[in-house]
Amino acid sequence: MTETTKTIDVMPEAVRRFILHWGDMGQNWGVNRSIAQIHALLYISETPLPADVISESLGVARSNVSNSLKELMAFKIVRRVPVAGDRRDHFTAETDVWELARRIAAVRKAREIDPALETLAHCLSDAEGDAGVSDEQRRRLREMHAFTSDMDRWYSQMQALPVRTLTRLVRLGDRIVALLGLAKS
Amino acid sequence: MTETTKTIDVMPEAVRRFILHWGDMGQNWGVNRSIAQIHALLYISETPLPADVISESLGVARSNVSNSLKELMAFKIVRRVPVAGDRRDHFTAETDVWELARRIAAVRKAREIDPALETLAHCLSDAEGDAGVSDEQRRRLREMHAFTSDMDRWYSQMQALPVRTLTRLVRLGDRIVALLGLAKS
DNA sequence: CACATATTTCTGTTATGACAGAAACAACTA
DNA sequence: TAGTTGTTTCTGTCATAACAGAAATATGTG
Repeated sequence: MTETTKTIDVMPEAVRRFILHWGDMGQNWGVNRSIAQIHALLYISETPLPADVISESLGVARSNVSNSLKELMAFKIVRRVPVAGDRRDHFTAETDVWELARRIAAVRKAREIDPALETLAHCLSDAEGDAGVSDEQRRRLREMHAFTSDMDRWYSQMQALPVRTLTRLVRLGDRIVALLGLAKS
Repeated sequence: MTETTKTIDVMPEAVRRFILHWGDMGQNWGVNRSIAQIHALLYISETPLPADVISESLGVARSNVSNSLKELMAFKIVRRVPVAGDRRDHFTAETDVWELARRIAAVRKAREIDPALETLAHCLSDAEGDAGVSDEQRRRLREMHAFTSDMDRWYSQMQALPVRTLTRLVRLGDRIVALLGLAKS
């Protein structure tokens, strides 16, 4: 490929803007611009793309693309696919947004909730045997631990539901409360 | 206060460890150590503390404490309280963990979902009028927008429920599916 | 095996965020 | 008003993360 055909240049303005904005939004989500842009490009692309095309399209270094793809694959929202007649690996993104969200949630839980739960369990067991800790302080540690444990279980269970069910639950929104008769009592 | 009575030193080991670990865990949550430690200290402290005591207790600069408290107050999980006979502002943390989670979720929604929704709506309206965007691409943008919109609504509605109800919903976990008869169909 | 091509790891640079300490700015009291 | 105490803003330093480009390492193919 001698002449650099920048994919992003031949894309319609609306798509180009999507990729750029998605990259910016990544900041709010704790992912860096490169990763977010690459994900956006693969999400909107109708065909799998090889790493060097991604690199040229977005103007990021080849090595950066490699590392970013690795991370996206760790999130399980991008996967490697073979393309007939091309030795290069091609990559494609998950296009089901609910599945996407679930995968991201799984990683978030692993990063944010699991370590917290472990740490709190440890603090708690220390506190139980420590006369220097007041009853109120012990109570607070216990509450924090119980809450984290609740969230841990809830995430796991929601995670395990089929996307179809999850969609319905979310779409029900607060009507769920009336349906369950939880409002009173 | 000539002699530096470091609060954290007179605290039992279990409590000290909680504060330190909470500070580390903050990294996973996207908050810096100072803020997380200060929050932990206030959460576990049975009495409101003034800024300089916090500063000495944790060994962080007074200015840092000031800024961190400002941010914690922006999250609405720490508040200023007056203490009789002391001119200094004292600070105390929300001790209801569910309320705490709700406040944090509100800020997260404002930072992560609201801007995304706005951006996607914009991209979408661009795409609708752009013949260069394929039907499939338009569909993907629409799906992403619809999903974000669903999450936006869901967050808002859950946010508005009383803590009591929220607790029950979470504790129900996936049993909710059976209760609603959502499993089949 | 030689040679091409694809991918990952390494290294140095740059940009960003966290933070301390100083300075500026209240608000109160004698 | 001068002095005291508490709070915020400013400035410079340091640590970390993002990133490009080069080097090293596969994985082919003739």
